[in-house]
Amino acid sequence: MTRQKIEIKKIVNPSARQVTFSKRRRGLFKKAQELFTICDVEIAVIVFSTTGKLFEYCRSSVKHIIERYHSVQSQRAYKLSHPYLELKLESSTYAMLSMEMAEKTHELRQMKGEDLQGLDIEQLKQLENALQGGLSRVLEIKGDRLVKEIEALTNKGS
Amino acid sequence: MTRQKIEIKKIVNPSARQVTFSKRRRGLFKKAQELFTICDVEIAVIVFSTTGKLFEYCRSSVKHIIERYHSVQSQRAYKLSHPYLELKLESSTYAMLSMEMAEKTHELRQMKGEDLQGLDIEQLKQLENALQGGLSRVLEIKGDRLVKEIEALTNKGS
DNA sequence: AACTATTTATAAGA
DNA sequence: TTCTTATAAATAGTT
Repeated sequence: MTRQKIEIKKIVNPSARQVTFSKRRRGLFKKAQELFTICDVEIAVIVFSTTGKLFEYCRSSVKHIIERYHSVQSQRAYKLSHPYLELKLESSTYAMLSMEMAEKTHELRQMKGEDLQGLDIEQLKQLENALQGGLSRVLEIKGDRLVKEIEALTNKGS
Repeated sequence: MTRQKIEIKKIVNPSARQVTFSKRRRGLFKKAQELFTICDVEIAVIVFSTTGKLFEYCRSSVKHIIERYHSVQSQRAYKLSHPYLELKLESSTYAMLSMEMAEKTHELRQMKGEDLQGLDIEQLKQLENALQGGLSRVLEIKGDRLVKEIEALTNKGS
């Protein structure tokens, strides 16, 4: 597409393909992100690379989207050929779990510094404290690990 | 992006949003198609519009991708925290949601500094980075809020 | 739906 | 992997 126009066909050289995959995957996820934001849609992009590694971009949880997808498919199947299929899935428990899930996802996003606009000073302070707490604990454990590694090396050396 | 740069935020006007959705959906699917062809990946893009309509682009069948996705997720959940969970639950969407829930809960606990014993140095570093990122974002927002409060007070006073 | 002025994505190179 | 940059591709606003 640039410097030189390329033909849309498989890149045979594995390392060149990897580089292009990395670039284009980013581009694709960015476009997905923009579509999500601008058009207010639910979206999931799932990619398995040649090496079998999973990459995903999703808004509103891949599971939710997949669930809706299944639902649409079963309705299609229902209309097409299985008029007697029961659709009564464990809806109420499922719905509750979904809500819980949404809450957890949101909390997690906030801990990662996203979706903060709605919070007031007090909530921000609480979040800050939680993060500080988590961080000091992580640093503590990391310190222990490093000490142990050094000890192990020292023992070997002596 | 053209004629004039736009801000990436929700388009409020429904018909304008519909037009943009249609254009960008095509663009996204085309990019997905190119990625599929050039990099030889398996890919699924699933979009639900605001009106609940399903659009999908997929190579190697969405079903296959979703199956692989489920498999990866349950392996993750299995490794992370639920060694005794039976994988036969995979078939039930409820069970899958439960597993995702467990995963999120665990991730959240780790961000709060709990359940860190099983992590290696690399994982601890990643966690540290995530926490640092979240923290700086929170501090940034908190700073903004404080500045606004002071401005509000100053305006009142004058 | 089409058109285009611009912005964005990206292939090749460093 | 990351950055740079020349160019191809996508698209916002217009018709």
